[in-house]
Amino acid sequence: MELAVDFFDLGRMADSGQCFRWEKIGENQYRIPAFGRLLTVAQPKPDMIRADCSSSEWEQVWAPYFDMDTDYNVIVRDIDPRDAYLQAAAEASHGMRILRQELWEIVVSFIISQNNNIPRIRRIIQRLCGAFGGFPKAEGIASAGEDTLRDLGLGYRAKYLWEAAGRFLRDERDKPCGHRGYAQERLYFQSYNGIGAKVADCICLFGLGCKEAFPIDTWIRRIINDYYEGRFPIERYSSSAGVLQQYMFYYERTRSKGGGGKESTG
DNA sequence: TGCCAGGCTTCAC
DNA sequence: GTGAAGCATGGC
Repeated sequence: MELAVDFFDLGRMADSGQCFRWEKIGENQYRIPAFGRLLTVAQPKPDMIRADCSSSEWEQVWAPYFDMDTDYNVIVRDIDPRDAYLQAAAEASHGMRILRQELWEIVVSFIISQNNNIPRIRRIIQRLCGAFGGFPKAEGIASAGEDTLRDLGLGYRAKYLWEAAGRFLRDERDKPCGHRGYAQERLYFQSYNGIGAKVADCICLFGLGCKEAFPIDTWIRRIINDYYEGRFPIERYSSSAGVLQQYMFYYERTRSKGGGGKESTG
């Protein structure tokens, strides 16, 4: 099917560091696994995409995945006009949406992400998927054991992920996530061994759709020090701070690479 | 070849 | 509460 889109840029979302399993299969063309499905999607023009799914599947699965209900133009319009850095970051990130991915996949991905780089995060997740025949469920990781994970190259994170799987299984059966509000969800995930403030914020932002979550990693910390005198005005952007954080992260990374993004090939 | 990576835990103070 | 060391591994 063909679809008219606004504020939608596949290439930028692929390189945004929020998803690690998109596979680039051509110019502006990707295979996207999510929720046990696989979408092949191309964007031949900025305002049009072509996807190999029915319109009802798009409405039920992929429109929510791409967060199509959120008007990102409004978020960008509300940026402080005097904040030149943020304006530039938003312009460079035009079309990037916060994907609403499966919670468990985000928990796994961002436990792996700690003190790690994006290409290696991708490779580790790829190996996990290979070993488990698709993205591993919590049950699979829990029963596989810590040593299996270490053999797949997780290093010291193997223990964290294995423990998280068991904990997540029990807790989701008992009191599932997504109903407690940002502050409580963040505290909950921080209580996992191996999940701190930053990863908990990524889980809230990318896995639970809490756009007020504002993950501070090494890049964001550097940006805040260099451009905001050590303090970003997060309160000004309460409900969309996470989106802007993503724009700063993307902008700074692409700038430091000299504009040549070459990480998009899965 | 070191430095660094979408950090966290632990321990000292 | 803040700060520094140690952690596994490999990308660049």
